[in-house]
Amino acid sequence: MIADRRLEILRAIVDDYVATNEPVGSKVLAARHSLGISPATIRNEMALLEEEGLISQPHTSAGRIPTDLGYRVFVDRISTVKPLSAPERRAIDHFLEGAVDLDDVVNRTVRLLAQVTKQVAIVQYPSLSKSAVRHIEILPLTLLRLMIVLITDTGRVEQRIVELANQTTEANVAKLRSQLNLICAGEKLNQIPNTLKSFTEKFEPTERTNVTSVVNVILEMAIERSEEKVIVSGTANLARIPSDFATSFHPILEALEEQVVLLHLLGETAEGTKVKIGHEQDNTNLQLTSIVTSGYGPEGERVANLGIIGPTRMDYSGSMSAVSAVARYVSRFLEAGF
Amino acid sequence: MIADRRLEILRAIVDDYVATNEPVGSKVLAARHSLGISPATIRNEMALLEEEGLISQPHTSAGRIPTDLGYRVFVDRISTVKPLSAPERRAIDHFLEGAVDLDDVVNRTVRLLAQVTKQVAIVQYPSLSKSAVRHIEILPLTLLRLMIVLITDTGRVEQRIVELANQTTEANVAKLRSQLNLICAGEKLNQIPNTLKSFTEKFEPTERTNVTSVVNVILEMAIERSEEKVIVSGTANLARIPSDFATSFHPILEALEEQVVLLHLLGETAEGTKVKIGHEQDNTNLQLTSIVTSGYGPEGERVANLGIIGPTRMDYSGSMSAVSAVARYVSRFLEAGF
DNA sequence: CATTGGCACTTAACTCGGTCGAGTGCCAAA
DNA sequence: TTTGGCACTCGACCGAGTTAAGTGCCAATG
Repeated sequence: MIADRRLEILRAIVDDYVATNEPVGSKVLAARHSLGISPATIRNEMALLEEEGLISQPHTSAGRIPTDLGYRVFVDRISTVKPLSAPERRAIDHFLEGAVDLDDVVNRTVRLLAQVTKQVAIVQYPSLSKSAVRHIEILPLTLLRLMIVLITDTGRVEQRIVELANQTTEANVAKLRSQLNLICAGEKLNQIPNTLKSFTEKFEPTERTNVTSVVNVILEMAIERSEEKVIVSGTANLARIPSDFATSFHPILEALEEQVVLLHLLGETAEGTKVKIGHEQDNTNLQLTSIVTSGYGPEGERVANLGIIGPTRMDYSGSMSAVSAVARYVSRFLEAGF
Repeated sequence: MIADRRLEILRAIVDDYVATNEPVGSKVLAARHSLGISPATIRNEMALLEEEGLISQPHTSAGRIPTDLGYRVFVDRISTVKPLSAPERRAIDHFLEGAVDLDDVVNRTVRLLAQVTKQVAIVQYPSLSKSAVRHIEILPLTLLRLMIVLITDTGRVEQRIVELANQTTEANVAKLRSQLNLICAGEKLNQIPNTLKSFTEKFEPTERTNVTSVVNVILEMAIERSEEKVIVSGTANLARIPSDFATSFHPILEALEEQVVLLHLLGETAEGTKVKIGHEQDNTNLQLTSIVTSGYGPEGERVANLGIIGPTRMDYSGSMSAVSAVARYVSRFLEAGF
């Protein structure tokens, strides 16, 4: 069990280091915070903190900086919820007013998050597999070509073209459409393969080839492709403090361009706000960064994640407050439906 | 009129500088290229080139580097079309095989372009105003809520929700849908306001409120919102050669996040491949960069632009070849329709 | 008269030694 | 247990000197 005073010193170190980006020594620490103890005492405590692996010195004659583990302890045991500033509050309370479709919502959200936290923001589209079919539309474009539009209850709209082997008629299309909707509407997307298993059998052999094509495309939409989708904003914020990443921009930018990496980063969708610090996540390109995420979506069934990513040396309290406030607001907005 | 030999020297300077990123002096120039003249002569010519503003020295005791104007002359008068390498050719000839919808096409294109040129790639979605309506679909979600889906001949699909003041019926929706399609199908989107001008008048007063809501939303989709849309890939490439931008990442990344800036950058859609070098474009954040763009879309009616953006010190021949090859291929693909 | 080799000059980049200062660990005293 | 004192460490900074690349100019040359 770590003594309270030692934690207090850790907090002071984290605060100062986050603010100044410079290793913090015992003297300035005593001066800046009124801890009521002398630099010498602080030095003793620091030695212990270092022994526990919570802080380290870049070189012998420098001050201390928190380690990843130090930040972890800070986040878990010390940091308090920092109330957002009035303008931030206000921005978050209104940024979705007048949003026009899901794209719009996601775009506004990612922008806002980047702006408020001054970090790189990531927002995942509502997961397809957790959404349900609201409607399937089939439009004949030509006699041999249909467009399938899939609309989910989370507002996502996916479309796909399908080429037919045989000509079809408006009547056939209408029939197919109503049958499909009858069966699929309300079904979760990951149930669709099941639902459609013996669907083709209901049709005349002559129609089957076409119906099969359509069904296959729908299955593809439901399962295979781009199941998840992520957008990023605020990469410019990475460059704000050149000192932080200096050397290694390239790998970070690279990671941010890989959907797969980002999805992995966001992790499983779950309640609450989570923090991953430095080495705690396994992408070697990102071990100088921390990630703060939160699930969002209707109460009890979070459909996706959003979050921010920044240097391990970040304002965790502020970021966590912002992320969870935004997640809460988006959830409410989606719940109200649109 | 500039002597041929002097141009030859300019070419050599540009080539060397692009390759090494170091100011090039008379001696290495004579050594590396077999120009058949001595360093002293080269020095004389260089002095003239500098007088003409095509090259400059970072400081007195350094070699020369091309100015923006120098690159301009290089591009206009010297550079030859550099044939793409076999693997590049192959990549470009197949990257759209199996593309599944417009999003897919645009995404694959921007990725490929970034990969081939090793620069930041930008692709604009086919301009809405230059597209024509293929189909307008109206789906009743609830009794008071419709989803309008607008599909263009360029493959773009936009959707929007509309809230109704009065309850409606399936029959009314069907009627509205067919009327709308009758009038709008085939119309260019920027003509839609005109086309729909007196559309509401055909309806019973009781229906008018609802019809007006729907029409308004369609007008919004056609004109107001996100008329143009752009996506970017390969920002990581900016960081590849740290020396180039060293100081000024921030402003460039910032510019790349602004749709408006990017659209302005791509400029008017037109035939052929265009190059803008450094100060030739007016965004102060980007005056260390050059942009290579090309229109794409069906022959004779280019519907959008694509291009790359990189340091002024770039391989212009290669970039231009790649950009125009990709544009050609995408155009052909879109023309084949899908 | 264009070209060339030679030469004096300029200047950024690099190296090296010395100094400075922030910070530490340890120890003895309170 | 805390504290002041002290010797020690080590990166950051500074200034001088050296090096190397490159230039401009000029006189000689074919």
